[in-house]
Amino acid sequence: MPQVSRENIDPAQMSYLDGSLGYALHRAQLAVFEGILQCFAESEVTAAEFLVLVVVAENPGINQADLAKSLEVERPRIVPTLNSLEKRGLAKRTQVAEDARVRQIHLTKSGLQLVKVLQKRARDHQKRVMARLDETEAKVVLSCLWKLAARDSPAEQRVRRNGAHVRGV
Amino acid sequence: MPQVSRENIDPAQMSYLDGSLGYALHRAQLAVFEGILQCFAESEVTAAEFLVLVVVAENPGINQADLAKSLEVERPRIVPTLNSLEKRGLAKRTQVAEDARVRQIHLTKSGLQLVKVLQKRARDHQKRVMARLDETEAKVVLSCLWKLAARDSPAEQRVRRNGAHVRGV
DNA sequence: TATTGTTATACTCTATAACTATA
DNA sequence: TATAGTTATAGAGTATAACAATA
Repeated sequence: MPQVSRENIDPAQMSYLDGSLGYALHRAQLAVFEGILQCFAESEVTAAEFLVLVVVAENPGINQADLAKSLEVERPRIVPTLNSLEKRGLAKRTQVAEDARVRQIHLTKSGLQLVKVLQKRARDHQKRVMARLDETEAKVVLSCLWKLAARDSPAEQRVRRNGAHVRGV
Repeated sequence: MPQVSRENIDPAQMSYLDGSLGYALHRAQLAVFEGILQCFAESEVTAAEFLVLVVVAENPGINQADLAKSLEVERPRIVPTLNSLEKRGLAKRTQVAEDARVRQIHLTKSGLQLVKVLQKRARDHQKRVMARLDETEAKVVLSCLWKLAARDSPAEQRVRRNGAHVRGV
């Protein structure tokens, strides 16, 4: 078997970036997101919309401030997302008697139905890409990522407390 | 020791997202990028500029098409980046006699000097965040990420061929 | 005064199409 | 006809500041 030189394949030497954690994270995220969004394509659901659907499904009646906090985005960020979900009949905002400022968010029947389908597709996709990893890698990758995500984020605190990665895929 | 309930700490239940590879990648990338860019802050270098500096440093004389290809971005993407680097005297484009269409890119003295400093800062930062991982995790995280980045990218092909991750931090 | 939801705005990142000048 | 570099443009994603209503 003839040895194929790199220069015939790659347009450039990339030895620094090949060892760069930040660049590897960037590229991995691009690839994995592209795959997930392809799974969602026919439903016309964006990443932000999926995140909101998932959190509201697990926390029915959550208000927008807590929703933003849990996803660690700014409050204005979720307004257009919620508008879009509401317009499509997937979620609804309701006023609450005790405090006229807050809106409780719930998924509709079809919102609940959709989020179940999308979660299954995302889980299946995750299983597919995780199959590229060997046993050790698959076992540690999620805990790795949450440790790197640190910044004392709620999610990392949760993983440290509960070992969420053992839930696996 | 009293058991602290999650609800007192987190604004929402996040069990699905805690097990989501895509979300973990997203959050890890945000945190790691934020850290790296803080290391670069005083130099006013963006992520895109750093990538170009690094690739040109390793591939002096590369043209813009190959540079874009190696970073897997579209050709127009690097034009403003190169303009910025050139304006600051960090890189320069030169015409080549054999083909009047192509521009060869080189770093200037101060560009070379800067990229060395930034690479050291990025490597130090990487060492710091990798210190949160245990031994096994640190050993496999880069190979994990490049496998997930797959899509038959040049970088993943390189890692598969050369095992670039053993270069470690 | 502080908080919830909202609007307006701007900045970054990225892709596409089309142009120019060469080949 | 194809390629290198460029321009113009548009669309995501995100953050900030400020506002109205309410507490």
